[in-house]
Formats: sequence, structure tokens, C-alpha cells
Amino acid sequence: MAIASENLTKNQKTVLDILESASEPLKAYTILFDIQKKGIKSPLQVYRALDKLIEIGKVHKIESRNSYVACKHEGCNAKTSTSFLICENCDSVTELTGNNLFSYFSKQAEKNNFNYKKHNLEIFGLCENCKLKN
Amino acid sequence: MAIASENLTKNQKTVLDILESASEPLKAYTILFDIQKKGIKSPLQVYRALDKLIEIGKVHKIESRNSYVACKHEGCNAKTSTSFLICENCDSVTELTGNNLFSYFSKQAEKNNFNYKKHNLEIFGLCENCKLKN
DNA sequence: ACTTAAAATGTTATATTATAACATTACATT
DNA sequence: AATGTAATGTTATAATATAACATTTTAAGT
Repeated sequence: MAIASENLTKNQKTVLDILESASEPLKAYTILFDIQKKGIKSPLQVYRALDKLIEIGKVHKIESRNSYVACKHEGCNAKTSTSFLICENCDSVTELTGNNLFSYFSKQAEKNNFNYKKHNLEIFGLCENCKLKN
Repeated sequence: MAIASENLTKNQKTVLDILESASEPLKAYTILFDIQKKGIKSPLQVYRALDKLIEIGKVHKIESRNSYVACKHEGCNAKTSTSFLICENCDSVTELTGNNLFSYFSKQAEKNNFNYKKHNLEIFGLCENCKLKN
């Protein structure tokens, strides 16, 4: 059975909480420093919680920034594939959904006789807010 | 004026050479160990060469693997955006080109009122060779 | 309830990836 | 030759992530 957020362990909940209350992606050591009062003392405890949360799809990693973000989509199937819009000005991140991405990438891969399994897409630019300001 | 490969410096040439002769992406410290006989002694020398090569578009970074690959496209405009097919079995990497990716991502971004600047796409799966073997 | 296997934890140490700081050298353009 | 920019060399250190191992918690079956 899939693991729901209800039966997360203490450490996992602690890490997920801080990611969910953050408006931007957080780095592992930022998470660590922020929750040391809650009994988490070592990097490994953070990384282990992150690994689990990523595995069940509640958290995604932004590879180009070594940072982590909570998934806001209820039934997000991004356990494997992820697609983000990343603002270069304010570092905010929006997750793209929709299977059109999946089918588009499958096709691109097929053209090269490549068997698509999953993907990671990071689009950089300016978010709506920052577009207006500049 | 754009910097062509002819006027690369010694360190830059050394690093580019090893990347071009590799069949897979290489990690920075792998590069370092492989070229210590050529006078490069410190990580920083490798990273500086990589930075320059990336800047001029001769090398791209595979973010999810912290590794670097030489660009095989003559007039590659991927100084900013990159798109890869990455084989999970043999770690080989193929770079995708074509502006259809650009226009597709622009559209995806626009749907979210996001001003597209560049992207990084990593598609994971099985390359043609490994598909046949499995 | 007891057993047991799997998962999670706590802890210390260490590996891996990348940059800071600063003095020096090469080199193209005046 | 003078000058400014880029590149280099070197040492130290920052930032990111995992190894190893002993212990505890949890969940599932009997």
C-alpha cells in the first residue's frame, strides 16, 4: 500500500512541515539548522527524511540548486518525473503538471530510439510578480 | 567577439580534450585525477576551466549527476539551455537539439504567466543499445 | 500478547562537490 | 613599454551528501 502522509514518522513530519511552510525551496542544511530544536541533530537525519519524502512523492528535489520543495498537488504522481518553473529573481518555484509533458517527452525520446522512463525539467525565467517589477 | 575553441588556454584545452575523448559525462574530480600529469593540481583549476567551457557552450553540466559533458554540436546554441537523454543503464548521454523544445517550453511557461529564459531537461530511460540487451 | 522482520533512528566519521582569498603571471590592446 | 583584463597557482575551507554500525520503533503474522 502507498504510504500516506498520516503515517510519516516524527522526523519525516518535522522535515515535511518546514518544507510546506516555506515559500521557497530549502537546502538540506538550512532545514537542519531550522529544526535543531526539534531533536534533529545530524545531516543524515535530514537526508533520510528527505529520501523517504521524495520516494513517496511529497517532496521533490530541484537538482540544479540542490534544494528541496514540498509538493502541493494532492494526488501528485511526480514520484519520478518533475517539471518546474524557477524564477531567477526571487527563487520561487512552481511545479508543472499534466501528462502532455509526459507524452511530449516520450515522443522526443522515441525519435532517438530511447526508451523514456521519467524526466526532470527545470525552466528558468521570471515569475509573474518579478516580471511586473522589472 | 565570441571565444572560439582555438583560443582556449592550456588548462581549458586540457579539460576539454579529456571530456571530448570520454564516452560518458565525467565528474570534476575524475577529470582532476585523470589530468594531474598535465600540470593541473587543484580542483579549482578544473572548475575554472569548466566554468569557462560552459560559458562558451563547449561543455554542459548534467545537473542531476554533477557531471560534465563535451558538446558535440558544431554551432550548438546551448550556452544556456540544455536537453539530454540519459541512459540509466550505461550512463551514456545524448543531447537533444531543435527549437521545437524551446517553443514548447515557452508555451508551457506562458500558460503560467512565466517569462521563459532558458531550460534544463533531463530525460531518463534506456538507450537503444541497452534496450536491446534487456 | 509474543515474535519477528523491516524500517527508522542516533551517532560519529568521512566522502564528495565546490568556492574563497590572494598573490602572481600571461597576454592582448593601446 | 604601459596598462588592464583574464587566467593561473596555491592553500584553505565551505557546502553537500553518504558510510558504517549499534539501537530502537513499528507493523504484521501467529
